[in-house]
Order: sequence, then structure tokens, then C-alpha cells
Amino acid sequence: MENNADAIFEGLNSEQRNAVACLEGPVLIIAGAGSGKTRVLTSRVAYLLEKGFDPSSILCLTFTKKAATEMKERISLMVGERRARRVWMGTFHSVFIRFLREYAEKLGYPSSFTIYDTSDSVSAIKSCVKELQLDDKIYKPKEVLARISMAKNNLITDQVYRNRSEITIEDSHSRKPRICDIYSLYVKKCRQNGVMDFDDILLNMNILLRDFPEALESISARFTHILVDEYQDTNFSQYLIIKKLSMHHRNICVVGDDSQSIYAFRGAKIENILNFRKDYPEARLFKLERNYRSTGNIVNAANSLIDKNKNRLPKECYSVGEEGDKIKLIKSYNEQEEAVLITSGILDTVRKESARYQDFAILYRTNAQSRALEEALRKRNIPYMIYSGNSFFDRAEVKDLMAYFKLVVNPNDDESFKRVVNKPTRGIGGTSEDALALAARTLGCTLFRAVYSERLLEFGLKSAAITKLRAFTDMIDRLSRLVVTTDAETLAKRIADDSGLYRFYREDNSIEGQARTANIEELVSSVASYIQDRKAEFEAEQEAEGSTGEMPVIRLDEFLENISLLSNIDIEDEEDTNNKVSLMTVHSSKGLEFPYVYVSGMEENLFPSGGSLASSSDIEEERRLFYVAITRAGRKLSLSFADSRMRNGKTENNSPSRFIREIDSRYIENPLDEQRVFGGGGQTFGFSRNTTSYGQSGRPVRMPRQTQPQQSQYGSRPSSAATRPSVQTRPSASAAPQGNRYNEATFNAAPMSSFTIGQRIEHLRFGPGMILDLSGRVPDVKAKIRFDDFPEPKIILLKYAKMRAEQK
DNA sequence: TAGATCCTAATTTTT
DNA sequence: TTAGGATCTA
Repeated sequence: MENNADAIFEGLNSEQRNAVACLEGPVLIIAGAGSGKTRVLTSRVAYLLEKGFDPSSILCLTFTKKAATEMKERISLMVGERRARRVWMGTFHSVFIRFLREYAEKLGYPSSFTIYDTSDSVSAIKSCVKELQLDDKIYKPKEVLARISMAKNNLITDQVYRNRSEITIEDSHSRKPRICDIYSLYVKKCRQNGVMDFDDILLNMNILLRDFPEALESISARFTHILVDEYQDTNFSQYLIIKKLSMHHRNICVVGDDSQSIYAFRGAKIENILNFRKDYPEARLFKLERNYRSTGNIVNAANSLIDKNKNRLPKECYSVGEEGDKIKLIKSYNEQEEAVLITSGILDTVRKESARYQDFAILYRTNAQSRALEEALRKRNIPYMIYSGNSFFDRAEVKDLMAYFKLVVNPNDDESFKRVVNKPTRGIGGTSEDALALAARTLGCTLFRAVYSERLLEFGLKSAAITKLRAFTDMIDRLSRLVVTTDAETLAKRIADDSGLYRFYREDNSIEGQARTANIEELVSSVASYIQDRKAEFEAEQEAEGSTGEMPVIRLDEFLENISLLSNIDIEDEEDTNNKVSLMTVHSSKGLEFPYVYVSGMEENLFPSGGSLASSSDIEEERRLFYVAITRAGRKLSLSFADSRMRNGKTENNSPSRFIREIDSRYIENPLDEQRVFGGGGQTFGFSRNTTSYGQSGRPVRMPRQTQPQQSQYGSRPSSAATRPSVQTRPSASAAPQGNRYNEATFNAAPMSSFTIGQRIEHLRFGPGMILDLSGRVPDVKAKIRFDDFPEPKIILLKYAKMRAEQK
């Protein structure tokens, strides 16, 4: 036992040891970036287990599934799988869902309630707005949802909402007085459908602990120790749950970094961490200030910046590494040049320091900035990957099949019902749908139940439509009955087949059709691999416990719950991350690290973002965001800014970000103040396309220009042979001709039957190209054509295309 | 019913 | 600029 404990403490520094060793009472661990936060947290859990605490009495909460999985793995390595897996380790949402299922009936939900993801919520709100006959231009579903979400996270139920004058007055001022009605209707719908959204999980957990003392008693008694990761990002709702659950033992350990609180816009309360010691005056405070990730210059630069924030806990981080290079500034005319300079910087570093592409990250404040960067990376054949939105689960076909899954698990889910009732088309058109919705509303039931109403004819439904609707619901009902008995994979396949969705996409031979089919298959196979994972887990468990039990059926509802709580990055991770430059927003970079980091778009109005210039608390959040960006870098950090940038179709000229000046100039290679002002007194210099040219090597070279100083500090390229003004001559999708290539009057389009695969053709708009493939039946023949001036082949519907054989 | 066309709005995002 | 949506039309 002691030996194991020794092993846990081995390799920890003194602060880390102290933080791990102090198991009793409230503990606040302020963990600077790169200070070994996860290690401390996992070691604490391991140490608790070594001390003999029951694994199932330890509750460890994280924000992302990824963090939970990672910690679980690390704990397993320390104390063995057997004990590690019994620890209550998971995201706030996944853990609370387990409690809520237990007590669902008390709260008026079926214990089989399902979860709405954000897009479900938005479309539910949309139908509420419609139902209340409000204008969705004023009541924008996304905004309304955000408002409701904010309310829920502050435990303001719809009833409370309408009685709070300060809220309703605010809504009237923004000319949206009926948000409270939308809120109420939305809540009603969710209940009726047996559905909770993400915020409901926290809200209902609070209601459960508040109104049902026996539930509070029973749940809180299960745990002797509670640990919370990323505490600076908790919202009020989460804060209160944690507080209540740890009420008796007060063995609550929270870990976080107030300097990295960047989610206030979605309800995170930095006060939770700032005021922790007010709630728990006896709390022990541990600071992890030793940074193992970054060089001295980077850590010092970050410190000097965050020092400008008033609202923070005192902390002095320091690097244990070498001083390293100073921070580089990259100045450019516009975002294209910025991108080119960054990519050449990457290529340079790869060459000189034999770095790998995977060592680089390019960060930006807004997703839109990735475009220019991608283009530059593509042109130089640098492999890259973008971390962003839920690309896979956002695809229409994936959403469709997911909606079928959800509907089968919970036929009362109206959003899913609406999504797939006519997909593939079953002749249930808009009119029938509207009538059914009216029926459901009048009868006060869900769409699914309404289909079986005797009174449908009264609502204007034709009997033919009723037959079709019943065929649909019968099919769903049949599948529903299989949920409990069938394993998820078999059921998923059945759903894909019985619904006709799979066939529908498979019969579409076009390129998109094939891609869609592949995505459907991918989703089904992800069900399969989920089952495999669970099986492997189960077997490991059996082996560890030396027992032999029957493998339980892994059901579709279980899969669904896990998938709906899965973050995008979790999935992206599985794609080959190997040796690619990473592109992402600063927000999504939190928790990651890269030896070489470029932060692009360091300009006023962009970073700090224009919307946040008003209040000082917003500016502080932006500053923390920049702090996060800086501290991602291990070896080298470059900050780039452009003189002008195209944003929302307009060119903006913004000065370099104030944040650059806020960094102590000692840590910057060529600080702004020491630079000569380009073009002299106040004169701005416009970027014209022919100022950036490319030499033979394909590297950017700045052309001499009167308004420019002899030698730019940043364009450190030799000003050798500059010949090809690239931007105009290099065809790219964005440089696509808007008009026609040929004279429309004299362009004789050939009939579609005259084209053959492999033929060279000319398209009125897209110019010359070659037909790679023809598909589809006669009036709808599609051609896949590679145009000489476009990198990607296009699919063209021939009946609309103005095209002829290539003229020689 | 799907493709074409028009219009509008545009930080950040986990669960 | 451009993406997403709503609306129009073959």
C-alpha cells in the first residue's frame, strides 16, 4: 500500500504533492497552463483509492467526455482498471442523467426520457414561435434559445421568468415581450415529448435536489469525495449542484484556472472560482505555478498580459524550461498575405528545425478566418486539419438517420418525427403535416399519438394521407418494440433498411449520393464499434473481477445517449491526426498544446472582438482568451496581424490589437513601438494585388514599393526574382468567373444525348473541361466534369447546362 | 420535389 | 464574401 502511494507521488513537484496529499475538506487548486493539472487530479483520485476509499464513493466531474476518458485511463494505469472503472467519473451531463433517470418519475418525466441536442432545441423553438404566430425574424430561434438557456442556467423556470420584472422589462426593451410565452410553450413541448435539453439536465437536477430531500439525501450520501475539473467554466446551475452534493462532507476539490475562463458568453461564472473561499472559508489553496510546457519568454509574455486583468486570483507562473525565442510579430497587408507568411514560416521551421506538421497550430478568433489560411496551405501542399463544428453529425443524412434512431427510442419526439416523416418521400406533404400538427395541438398530444386519433378527418386530413401516416407510425412502432430486446447494431441496420433511408441514398448514384450512403454506413458502423467498445469494457471488467456474467444487450437508447453527449472533437480525433497542421479557434484550442503556435488576426475589432469592446468584463474575457492562445505554445509563438482584411464582404482596416502592446515588449522580437510607421504620418497603405508576388520557389516576395521601408522586419525573405503576379493567374474556386466565358449569343449548346464520358467540352460559364462520368436517367442526367480552371470536379445537371463539344 | 434564385445576417461552443 | 434559409418555378 505504501509502495503504491509512493509511486503516486513519484515525479510530482512539491506543490503538486501537497495538492494531492490533502484529501480532507475543501480544496482549491489553481492550476496555471501547462502545470500538470490533469496529473494532479488523477493522482488525487488514485491516492484516495490507495487510502481505501470505495471507488464508487468518488465523484469526479469534467466538462468534456474526452477529459473524462483521458482521466479514467490515467487512473487505470495507476491503480488498475478494476478499481478505476468504478469511480463515478464523467461529464456533468452524463453523470446527472444517471441520477435523473432514477428519479425521473418524481420530476414528471418518463425514465426513458431522451435528450435534445442544440439543433433539436432550435427547431423546437422554431415551431413554438410559429405556433404562437410570432415573427421569427424578431424572435430568432437561436437567440430565443440562448435566452432560455441563460435563464435555465440561473434556475429561472418559465414561471419564474414571467414574474421577474427585470427580465420581462428587458425583453420588452428589446421588443421581444413574448419570449416568456415561447419559453413556456417550449417547456410544455419538451415535457410532452419526454425530452430534456442540455440545460434541463442541470436544471432538473437542481429541482430534484431542492424539492425532494430524500433524493438529495440518497444521492449525496453515495459520495465521500467530489472533484471538479475546469471549475472556472462552471455555471450557476452546476455550482449549486456541486455545493449541495458536497454539503455534508465538504470534501470538495475544485481545479481550474481563473485566467482561462473563456465561456462567460454561455453562462460560465468566473465568480465560482474567485469566490470559492468565501463559500468554504476553511478551504486549502494550492497553486500550481510551474509551467512545464512553454519557454520562459512565452510564460512571461502571458503573465505580463494577464496582469492587466483586475478580476483575478494572484498567481505567478514560471517556466522550468529555457528562455527560448522571443515572440515574433508578423505584419501583412491583408489576410491573404498573412496566410502566405504563416505558411512560409511553417515551411521554414519544418526545414530548419526538422519540425513536423503536427507540431504546428494556427489559431484564430473566428472560424471565418480559416478560409485564407486554408487556401495558402493548400497551395503549398501542406496537410492540415480543421477542428470545428460537428461536421459529421451536421450532415443532413446523418441527422436523418439519427432522427429515426431517436424516434424509434422515443416515438413522442416531435422534432425527429417532423424531420423524417417524409424522408424518403412517402407522399406526406406540407399540407398533411400542418393538419396533423393542428390535430396534435388541439388534442394536446404528440404527433405520433395524434396519428392514431379517430378524429383526424375533422382536421382536414385526407383518408389517403391518414393511411400513409399510419403506415409510417406502424413501422416506427414495430421498430420501437425491438429497442429493449435487440442489440443496437442489429436495430440500427433494421432502421436504416425499414425506413427506406438507406435504399433512398444508395439509389442515388451521383457523387453526393455516394458520399451520403457512405455516411449512413459510417453511422451504422459507429453503432457497431460502440458495441465492440462496450463489449471489450465488459470483458475487462469481468476479468478484473474474476466473474463470468452474461453480456447484457447493448441497446440503441444507450448508444444514442452516449452519442448525443459526444463532443465533436472526440470524433474528429479518430480521423488521422497524423502529421497535419491544426487549424482552430482559440476557444477550441483550450487544453491542447503545440510546439509552434501562430495566432492570426491580432487586430482591434477582431481580437479583441468588436462586440466585446463595450464592457470591461468582456475585455477581460477576451484577454483571458488571448492568454489561452499564448499558453498553447511550447517553443515558439508568432502573432500576426494584417493591415486590411475582408470581413463580411467589406474591407476593414484595423490597427494591431491592443493585446500586442499589453505584452511586455521585453518578450517580443520586434515590438510594435520600435517599428517604423509604414508610409509615414497617418497615411494608410492600401494593398494592391501586385504587391505580393511569387518567386520561382513559390515563396512570397515583397515587391519594392515607395510607401514601404527598404527592409521589412517581417517579410524576411530575400527579395529575389519576383515575376509572377500570382493572385490573378492562379485559378481557384473563389476566383471563379461570375459571368460567362463565351458569348452567350453565339454559344450553341449541344443536346445532352450528344455527350460521352471522356469527352472534352466547353461550358458557357465554367469553360473547358472533360466529362469524367455520366449518371442518372434521361431527363436528369448528371455529368461529373473536371473543368480546367477548377481544382474539384463539378456535378452538373445536363438539362440545365449550357455546354458544347470543345471547339478546336 | 428539387433546383434556382433571392435575401439576410454574420464571435466564441460543450453538453 | 458566403452560407443558410425561405421562396419561387420547371
